[in-house]
Amino acid sequence: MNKALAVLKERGFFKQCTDEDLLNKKLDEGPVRIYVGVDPTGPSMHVGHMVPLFAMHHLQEAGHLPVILVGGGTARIGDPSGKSDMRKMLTIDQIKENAEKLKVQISNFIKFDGDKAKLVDNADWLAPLNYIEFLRDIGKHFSVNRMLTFESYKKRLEKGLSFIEFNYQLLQSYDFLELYRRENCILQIGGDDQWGNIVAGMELIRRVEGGEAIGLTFPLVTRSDGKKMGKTEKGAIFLDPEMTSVYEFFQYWRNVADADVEKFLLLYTFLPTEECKKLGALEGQEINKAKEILAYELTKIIHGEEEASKALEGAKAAFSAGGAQDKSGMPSGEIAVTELETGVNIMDLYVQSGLCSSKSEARRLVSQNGAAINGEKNSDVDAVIGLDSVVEEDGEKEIVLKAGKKRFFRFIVK
RNA sequence: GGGGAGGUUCCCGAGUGGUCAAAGGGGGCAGACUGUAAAUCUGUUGCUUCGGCUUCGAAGGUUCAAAUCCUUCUCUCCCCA
Repeated sequence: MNKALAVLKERGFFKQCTDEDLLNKKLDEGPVRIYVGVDPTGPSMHVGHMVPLFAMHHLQEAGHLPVILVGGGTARIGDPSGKSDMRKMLTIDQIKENAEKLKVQISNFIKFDGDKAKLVDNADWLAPLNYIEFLRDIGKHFSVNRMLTFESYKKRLEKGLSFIEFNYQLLQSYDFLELYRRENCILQIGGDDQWGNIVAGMELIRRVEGGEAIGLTFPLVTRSDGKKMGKTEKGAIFLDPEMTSVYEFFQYWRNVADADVEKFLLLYTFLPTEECKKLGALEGQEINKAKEILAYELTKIIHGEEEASKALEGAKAAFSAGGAQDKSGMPSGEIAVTELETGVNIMDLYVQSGLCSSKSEARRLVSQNGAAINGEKNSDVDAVIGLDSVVEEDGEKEIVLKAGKKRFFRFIVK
């Protein structure tokens, strides 16, 4: 088996392929241009979008040539695959802005120096399309009967599917065709929800150009507890540090279920396969090491080594009982000395820190014994926090709030 | 265009004049147990200056009193054209 393909399989990136033998052959023959699409429907990718990019990373390592398509055109429509509701329509400006941000994030996975990889925007060819011509040249190759048999459309038929979304498949197929023509892309990869779209693209290439293209999909990543990947109560975990703080990002991975550790190490880090397996096999208390490594490695990829170390140290400082560690990675904010001189009610302090979003919530937290100031539980809702609660460490005056077991906030006294 | 069914708190979903800040479940949060795990058990789950205040698609109206009744609007789904 081709080495690159073997790596993908080993690491859990293989779900199905339209023609595995052909893929093997092509990958062996030399660098293959590979297409993967990312839609700029949000200002940041979230962790659910990472799989195809990690796969692409491994393929690039093996010498192949990624073509990353930012769907500036298709984002204007919305892909119904796997969605139960119609997507919000975005303005063109929003899409452009999103696309710019995505490009930065993509470069964490893919090296763009030289001509090792390409970034293209399908708005370049989709926007100027002429409707009549498109229908004549492309639309004629699609059978509505056939499209309706696709699982993704079938599901939506029960809920309602707008015509605009129904066309998504044609556009994505056309993208594949364009990239086949322009860049000689013969392989498209994507999540398994893209299977139908990918296959449709291949067929279009065959019909229009007589060309032979291949599709490869990855399993949709699930968590062992059945929850959605990368979703928390507060929403998705984003790659943009403005939207999900590095510390929070780190903690998400630090807290994955035991059963997911190995899978995630393989999918979401660049560590060698054997090492991932070794770490994933750890048991009991020991597996926490593996989780720490997972969190650190992935944070490093997305946010850089420095930020990853900070998050790691911040977490250690928060969770390990003793010793003065570097707390700079912990979420923090400032508080004025004057405020403390007067004294601040404990609930107000929690609201101010952002650990609680309302006073009622803070009241609940405190009265349920979930609040701790500098490590000491405090369940008195009338408690007033003043200067006597300030502790000094490493020359910095601070108050560390804790909410529940895992959430911390550090007030730096100014 | 015609007809029908609907829109309830984070989600699902009960509620058809006062006892409704609204059953039940899910999810969340907190506590116990632990390994910053899972499972389990317990409590809690609109906001609040703790006087009250705002919520049941939107706006009006009836009533001492409305999520519940009336009017208009709006959105969603289904059937027919």
